Amino acid sequence: MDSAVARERVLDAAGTLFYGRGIQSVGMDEIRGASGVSLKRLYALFPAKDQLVEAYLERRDTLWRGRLAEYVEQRAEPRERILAVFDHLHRWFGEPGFRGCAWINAYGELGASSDRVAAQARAHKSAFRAYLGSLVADAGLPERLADQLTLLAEGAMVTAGIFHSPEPALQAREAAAALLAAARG
Amino acid sequence: MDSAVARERVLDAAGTLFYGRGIQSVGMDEIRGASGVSLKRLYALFPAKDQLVEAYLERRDTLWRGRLAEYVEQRAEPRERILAVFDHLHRWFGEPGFRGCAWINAYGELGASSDRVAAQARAHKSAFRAYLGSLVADAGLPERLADQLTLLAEGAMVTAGIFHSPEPALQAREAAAALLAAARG
DNA sequence: TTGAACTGAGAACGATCGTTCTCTAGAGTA
DNA sequence: TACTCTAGAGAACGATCGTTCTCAGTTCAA
Repeated sequence: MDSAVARERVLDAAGTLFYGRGIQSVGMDEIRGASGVSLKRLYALFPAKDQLVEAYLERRDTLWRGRLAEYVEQRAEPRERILAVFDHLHRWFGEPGFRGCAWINAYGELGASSDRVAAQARAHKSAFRAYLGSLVADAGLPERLADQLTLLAEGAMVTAGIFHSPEPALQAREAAAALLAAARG
Repeated sequence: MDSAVARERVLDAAGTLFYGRGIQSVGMDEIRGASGVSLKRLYALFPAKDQLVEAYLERRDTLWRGRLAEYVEQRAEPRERILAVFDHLHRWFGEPGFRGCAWINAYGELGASSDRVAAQARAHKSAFRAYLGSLVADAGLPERLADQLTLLAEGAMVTAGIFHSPEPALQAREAAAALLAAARG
């Protein structure tokens, strides 16, 4: 098996397991079993669990933000693009296996004991906030609105995760629309 | 030492340690050391770590919601009382040792593996949402607003926790005020 | 064909941690 | 004083888990 393929399989397995059950409750041996990659090879690719965790969060960040942007790009009108973020959240919340935001969960689990995990959570959230900022700027709206919309989105992620319900996305979208309307002046 | 006193000391120590470092990274022996209560006694009071975790979350729920209500009660005007929730968050976020919402963190850490923890997170968040609902009803505002304000508050807690900054409370307060103004009609 | 290098399976190691057990010292009582 | 009961200190136990090691099988070059 190609080394790149093995790496991919490990990251796939780790992604599913870490996200679905939490990082600390998944052992390296379980990742070996799920990926079909031997422990020896696994440790050759990722010399320690920390590094696999880091790679998991990094890859998920790329995928997650890529999917969001891909969805938003389908809309042309600037305000529609902002609301599309919440439509995307709604779609995501309804997916089978949804269990909240991976970075919020990882931060809750390891943020206090791992600077790397805490930094990755901050980086991901900063990137999300920056993306919303760009959408808000494109719509010619005040930057302060981006912070407010970010909070709505984060609140929706947390609440949808804890209650296993997609509804918070609709509530957040409605609030976002109200804030947009108010900002219109 | 009185049994009630020992229980209190254990809960104090567990509260500080669990909140500050996460539940799984704190061992029973460390709680013994911090509380000064022997392992034997500790296990007589809480037969398993799960039960101590449960007691920790339960007690914190009482204290946390009590403090919030106490702060809000100082205001008389219904809309002021709603905004006071965000002022209270701002005060909380600025406290030394603040590390986000204990239930969001506990859910991220153990929600997937412990039904009890997941249920306690849901119960706490439901109670918070219900409290906001009562404030919104007292102000004669539509119930839907309570959901939206809840999301702002949750988003502020998450963001303040990850970035160690009290500012999200101010942003959430501003958004809340805008939503209130828009709802005024 | 032979031997060297690599690989996978899984045993082994060492640390951590939840939980229980042992032993000892002291308090209370006849 | 002698006996019993309790409680604390901390050793011990058993499970889990990250990481490394062993060994047997396989590939591949000469």
